[in-house]
Amino acid sequence: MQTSDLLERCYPGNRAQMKRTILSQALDCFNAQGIEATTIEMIRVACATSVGAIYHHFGNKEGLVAALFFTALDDQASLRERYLAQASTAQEGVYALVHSYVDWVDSQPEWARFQFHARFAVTKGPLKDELVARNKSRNRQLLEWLAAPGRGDELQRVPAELMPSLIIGQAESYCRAWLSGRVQSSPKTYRDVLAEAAWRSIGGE
Amino acid sequence: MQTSDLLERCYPGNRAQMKRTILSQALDCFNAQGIEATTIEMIRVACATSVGAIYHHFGNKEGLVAALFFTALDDQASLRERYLAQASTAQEGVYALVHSYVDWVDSQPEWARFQFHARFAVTKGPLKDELVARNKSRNRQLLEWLAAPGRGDELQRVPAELMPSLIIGQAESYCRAWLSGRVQSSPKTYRDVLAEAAWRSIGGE
DNA sequence: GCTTTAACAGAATAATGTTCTGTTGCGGAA
DNA sequence: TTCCGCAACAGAACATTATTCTGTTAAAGC
Repeated sequence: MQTSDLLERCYPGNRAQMKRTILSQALDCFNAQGIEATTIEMIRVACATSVGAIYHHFGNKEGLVAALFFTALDDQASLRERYLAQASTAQEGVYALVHSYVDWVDSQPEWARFQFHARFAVTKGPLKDELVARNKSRNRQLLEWLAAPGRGDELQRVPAELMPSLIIGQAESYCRAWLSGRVQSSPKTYRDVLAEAAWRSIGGE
Repeated sequence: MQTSDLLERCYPGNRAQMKRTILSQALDCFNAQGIEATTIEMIRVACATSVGAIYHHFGNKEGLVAALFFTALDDQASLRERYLAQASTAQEGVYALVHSYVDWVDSQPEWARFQFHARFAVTKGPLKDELVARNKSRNRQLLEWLAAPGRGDELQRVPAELMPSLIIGQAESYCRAWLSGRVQSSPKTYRDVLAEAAWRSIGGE
């Protein structure tokens, strides 16, 4: 799946063509120069449009960042749910979480890179409430899934608030290192190593 | 150790008093409002000084951010080295890394919070080279330490470029969650759980 | 005591984000 | 089809904020 497909799915129709163009070009600019360093003027030139168009669609620079961020979050979540639907045991669930995370970063590196950079900007912005709500919802879902009857009886010893970090912390760290060029191999290379490490760390088997 | 002590150690002397004040107040502003949202004017008011003084000491806003960031990095590294000096076996080394990380975040939460927020700003800035150099140096040191004769013979199976993420990824993730208020308990509460999880995940024992 | 230079002040300037007024053209209702 | 309403866009005007520049003060070195 490419960036254009992702945008076409989230913002469909002919009338939203410029909106998609702006999102796409802004993503490139933000990743190339950093969010703070890219000016509205740069994005305007890259899209061959006007500042009015940009502000019409997104309100302000922060709104543009937020739109990109939540688009990435949604796409990532949809892949996670697809993977999780296939899993039945607790171990398969943990593997699904790690695998979906790693595979998404590998397939959408530009979106993933931006997601890392934009998280803190969104945390301080007016949509911070929506972000914490999504995080809590995701964690709650995850814990409920693992606590379902027949699953997870073997991992009651690890505190619930620690669980999400234990499962995806390592994968997240390696993906960050890869996206910033500190390591060579794509995280997908290590998807099973990372999944096994996560499973061992929470005391599985 | 408090913030003021940390600054006194890094920027000593009477002549640097205003410099320390600026750093301290800027840290508070950046954490309260976010880096992009805090203006030079806010910092100037908080310090009861002039913009000239701020630009004299730090060149520009980005320089101020970088100074804070590297100060935090140095302090964190010094604690890590102290912990690591006490360790002899590979397991003790892994524990030292996790413990030093967790304990530093617990003792300097404001600096840790800022470090997370500022990393990407520095990554794109003119000091990015120094940052990647430090990261590489740190990882190399770490891998050499673990590969030293008598240590780490049992964990040759995990790829070297994966090792740092496997060791501190989970602790980092939980610290981030704590600093952003997503979880209640201080990471110090789980310092041993996190160290054991890291050790298990790399296949120790 | 004199010189040099870092520390500071604050007005002036430049860069950049945002608003505002207007124009165009598509899409649906009569 | 024709007309109306509104979303899509353009670009000048405006506001905010980062940065520079010139001048002043006071501490350190000789």
